[in-house]
Amino acid sequence: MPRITREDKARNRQNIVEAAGRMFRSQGVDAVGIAELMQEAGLTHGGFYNHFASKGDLAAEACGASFEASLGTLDQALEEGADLTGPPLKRVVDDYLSAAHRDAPDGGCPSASLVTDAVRHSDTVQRAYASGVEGYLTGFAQEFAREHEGEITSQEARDRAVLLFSRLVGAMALARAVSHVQPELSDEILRTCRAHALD
Amino acid sequence: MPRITREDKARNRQNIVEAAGRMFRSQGVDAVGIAELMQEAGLTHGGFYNHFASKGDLAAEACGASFEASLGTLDQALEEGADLTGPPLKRVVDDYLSAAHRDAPDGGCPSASLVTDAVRHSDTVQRAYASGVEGYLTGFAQEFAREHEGEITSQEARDRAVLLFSRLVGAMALARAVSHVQPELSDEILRTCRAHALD
DNA sequence: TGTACATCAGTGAACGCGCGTTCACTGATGTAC
DNA sequence: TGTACATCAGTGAACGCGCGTTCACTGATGTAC
Repeated sequence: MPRITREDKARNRQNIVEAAGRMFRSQGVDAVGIAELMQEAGLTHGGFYNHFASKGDLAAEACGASFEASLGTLDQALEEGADLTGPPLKRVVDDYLSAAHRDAPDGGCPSASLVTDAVRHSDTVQRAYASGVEGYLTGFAQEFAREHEGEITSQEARDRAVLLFSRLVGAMALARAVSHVQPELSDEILRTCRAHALD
Repeated sequence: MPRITREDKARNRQNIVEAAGRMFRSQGVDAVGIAELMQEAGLTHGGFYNHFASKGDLAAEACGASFEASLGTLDQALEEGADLTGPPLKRVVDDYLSAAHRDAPDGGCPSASLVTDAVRHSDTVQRAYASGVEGYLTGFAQEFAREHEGEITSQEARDRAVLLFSRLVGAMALARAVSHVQPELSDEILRTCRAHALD
């Protein structure tokens, strides 16, 4: 059946990155095997090294791609803010701290799902992670500045972004950690932070 | 040289649990091998199964023991509150969000270091983790109630505990994740949350 | 446009390594008399 | 209290498995004329 079109190869590569992005977020990088990953991408494991030099290289690229997608969704949600009722930040927080987001870490915010993974991998992975976190903080800070224009300094907006994001990531990570054995506690964490995250 | 005194066996077992508690917190459960672990405890790998049925069993016990130690330290810090200047919660938060705590995850709060690990292991591990988290929340809620006696309901105290703890865990996990590649960002997260965590 | 050849993406068997776990062995401890 | 024997914690070699990675092979694509 091989060899394949150039476009097919590009599509395959993208499928691998996307499968990795989902699987790494839901299971952690180390828990996902190359064979399993390639199967998810519709290929067999042998071809992996036609696309990436190592699993570590893929981890870095998948981390970056996951953040890019997540940040895109965030910006979109913040921009369509004016159209709907309620301040955009409130809606973003409600989405972030939803049971749906907790129960679907693949496709969700990589900051929360990879928060302890990043440090255990290469510098490239760590840089991708850190730059994604910075992206979230910048996005939130801009939105704080917009919603409180004239009322707060840009430093205050930045501080609020750091405070909010720390809470979002902590609440989501904790809610996930206890969700199977203490579902009520998991719900309580999300509910409480949803109600007061922007106080 | 074997066989060994009963007290020696008990001491060895405790050494294994303590070594595991430290190593699991700083490297993650899966990244620590039995051989490495037993060496840290001053033994060789073969004897491991004289103490534990499996690595998973040790993980659960080590998780529980780490939380017990951490919660002991927390209670102690809260109780000696009256003696020193400033409210105890403020000092606990400052300690929690210190660079020292960030740079020494072994010996630190397991909620932060194991937050994404717990879910990837057995129910026993998850229960130990969840019960540790509940311990932190209860401790913080009691202290909020004490410091604001008559001013807030016990529900409000509980809510504040959840909000505070989510922020502490999120800030510490994020600060650790970015500390090697973005040390200034890591410091900023800790500094900002230290200044405003109790607002 | 058509033809001949080189390229190279995908396949699946195989390699090598590390890890959790098992096992035969040792010899000091614990116990029974 | 002393003696003889059973127990069993620790040792380190070995097992088995899974994983990341390599490799020979295939055959359709890409290219050169």
